[in-house]
This record gives sequence, C-alpha cells and structure tokens, in this order.
Amino acid sequence: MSTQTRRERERAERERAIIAAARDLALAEGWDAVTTRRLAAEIEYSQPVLYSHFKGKDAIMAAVAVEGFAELATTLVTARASVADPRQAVADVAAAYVRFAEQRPALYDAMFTLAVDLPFASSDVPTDLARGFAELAETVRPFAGDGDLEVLTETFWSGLHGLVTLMRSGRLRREGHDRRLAVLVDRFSR
Amino acid sequence: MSTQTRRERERAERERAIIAAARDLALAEGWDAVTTRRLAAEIEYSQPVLYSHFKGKDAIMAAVAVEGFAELATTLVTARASVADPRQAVADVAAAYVRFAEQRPALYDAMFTLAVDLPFASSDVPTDLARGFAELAETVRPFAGDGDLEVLTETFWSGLHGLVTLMRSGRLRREGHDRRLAVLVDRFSR
DNA sequence: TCCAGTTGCTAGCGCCGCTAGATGTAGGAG
DNA sequence: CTCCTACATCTAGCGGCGCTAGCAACTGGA
Repeated sequence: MSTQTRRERERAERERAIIAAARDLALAEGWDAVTTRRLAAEIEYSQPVLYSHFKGKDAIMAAVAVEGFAELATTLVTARASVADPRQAVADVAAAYVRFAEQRPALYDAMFTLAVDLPFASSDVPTDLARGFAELAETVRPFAGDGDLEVLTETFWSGLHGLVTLMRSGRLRREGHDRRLAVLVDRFSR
Repeated sequence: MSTQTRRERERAERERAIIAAARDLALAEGWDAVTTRRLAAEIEYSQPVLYSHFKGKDAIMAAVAVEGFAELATTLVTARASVADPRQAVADVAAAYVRFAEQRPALYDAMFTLAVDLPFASSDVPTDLARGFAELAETVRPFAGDGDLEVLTETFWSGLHGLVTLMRSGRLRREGHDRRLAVLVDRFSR
C-alpha cells in the first residue's frame, strides 16, 4: 500500500512539474517555444511520458489556463475587498484585471485566446471562472439599476477583455491606456 | 516591353490568386488548414513560388487581413449612412461590426488575433483601419460630451472586440448576445 | 525463483515552414 | 540562326513539430 501511495504522489508531483514547466516556458518565451520536446527535457523525462499525464499539448495548455483562472479570481477578490466606495471599486477591479493580463500575457492567452474549448466542458474551470465572474458582478451591481446584472457584468468584462487584447496585439497604442480604462469605468459606474 | 508587362500582369494575378486561396481556405476550414503545401496545390504552382511573392506564411495572412480591413471599413460606412437618429446609428454600427466578425471569423482572426504585428508597420493597413476607426468615431461623436473623442472611440471599439472574441471562444454563451450588445450601445450612447 | 504487469524509453511516422541547388526556358548579341 | 546569359520554376531535402508503436527494464506477488 505504501509504495503505491508513494508512486501516486510522485506521479502527481511530475504532473505538477509538467504544468509548471509549461507555464514558466510560456511566460518566458511565449507559447510557440513550448514544445513537447522541450517540456520533456525540462522535466527530465522522455516525450511519451507527457502523454501518460495529458491527452496532448492542448490539454497541458488547458491545465495552465485552469491555474490562471484561479489566480485571476483571487486577484479580483483582493482588489475589491480593499475599497469601500462603489465607484472606486469598479476602477480598482478594472485596473487589477488589466494588470493581471499585462503581467502574465502568456497565461492570459492560454485562458482566453488559445485552447479554445478544452477547459469549459469539464473540470474545475467553471468554479474558478465563476468566482472571478461573481466578483466582477458584485463590483458593478451598484450600477445595474433595474437591468440584468449578469448581462451587465458580461458586457463590462468584454470591455476589459477588448482593451487588453487590442492593446496587446498593437491595435491600440499603450499611451492612451489609462484614459481608455477611465472611460470604460466611467461608462459602467453611473 | 509588351511581354514584360504581360509577365508583370500575370505575376500580379498569381499574387491575387494566392491571397484568394488563403482566404477561401481559411474561411472554409480555418487557418490551421492553410499550409504552404495546400496553397501551392491550390494555385497549381510549387511551394517555393509562394516565397517569391511573400516573405512567408505570416505575410500571406497579413495580406488577407489587409483585405479584411478594407471590407470592415466599407461595412461600417454603409451601416452608418442609412440611419439618421444618432442613438440608432450607434446600435446599427455596433450590430454591423459584430455581424462582420461573426460571418467571417477567419478573416477577423487574421485582422486582430493572428499576424500580430505585421501589417501595422507599413503598407495600406493604416488607411483602411483609419477609415473604419473614423466611422466608429463619427458614430459615437454625439455622445462624447467634452471628453476626448479618440479615447471614447477606442474604448467603444474595445467593447465590441471583447464581445466578439469572448463569444467566439465560448467564454460567453451566444444566447445573451443581443442583450449584451444592447447594454454596450446603451452605455456608449448617453 | 520465476512470472506478469507496469513504466519509461528508443525510434519513427506524417506533417509543418522554409530553402539550396538543379533544370528548363526565353530574350538579346554575334 | 546560334549561342549565351539571366531568370523563372521545380525537385529534393533540412530541421522541427505533435504524437505513437513497440520494445526493454524494473517491480511486486505466487
């Protein structure tokens, strides 16, 4: 029994090592640099070992994305918790969201741009995604009026996501960023 | 002289054929299906011919994106021209933008998600992109108040882009789409 | 002590973007 | 009309990709 549990533990550790290596490599050099060969070398095992843990490269990226959703949720919770004024809360949460995306671009890509449909059908993404979404919802609730809170939240979220992605792809210049964010916050907190 | 002009004409036609083949294939089967081998087969030339027209696959995608920017601009111009009421104009232009992205997902990807920095440094993208941007600006101008019109336009654009991309990647369910769009329009036309 | 089952490896398949070097062709000079 | 040069195009191949079949080695139980 004990050797078996040790094996299971070691196996779980190796799985975590794979995810960590993928994440680190993606953050350092972008997802193009994350190949199954490099990952295998990083964890000091051969390539096929990866496939005993994950169905394929997409599944590895999805696992990284899952971590990202948990972190994003925590980030938003923290940002909102430290403010009392509702308008300021919207501004702070929005800023925290954008900062999260800017500081971990590869992570944000895995969550929202790549790995299109993998994590949403199953596992614990819905939980962490819902945590983040709920936090956004609570932030804009004071300004929902008699409209649908969920719809408002989704639209606000889209605005943040659009700002992040358009700037990151160079379609928006970085300079006006703060002013754009201020406009978005203003339009969603009145 | 005349044979030379004929050659130049034929060469230009072949270049157009490459772009058209890439676009058609991407729209039909997605950009993953667009490989240099398939493109070469499509235009009935060998692979290296592609590289006498374009620096690489990215440049071909960029050329497709350039076409897309021109079409998007035309779409927006048409949408705004047919409405008198300013509020309704915002709604119609927004709807036209989203419809454009939904009906040509692969084209929209080439313009905004893939080929990250290629077309923006040169060529005629700025022109067509500016045409589209100007149209958005004129649409929201009545609601700019004494704020910066450019910043407002960029933020509105980000909202549209966010709605499009989050829905296309499955992060937003399709059902609430119309209501989200209505919220965005409402928040930017008051 | 031997056997069975698991674990990880080597090797390789079919694809990718891209390029070097060979080959054929067409236009101008003698 | 012939030859020669220059250009257009092709064949073949490089290194790398995601992924997998099939073999070797180790481990735990009979």
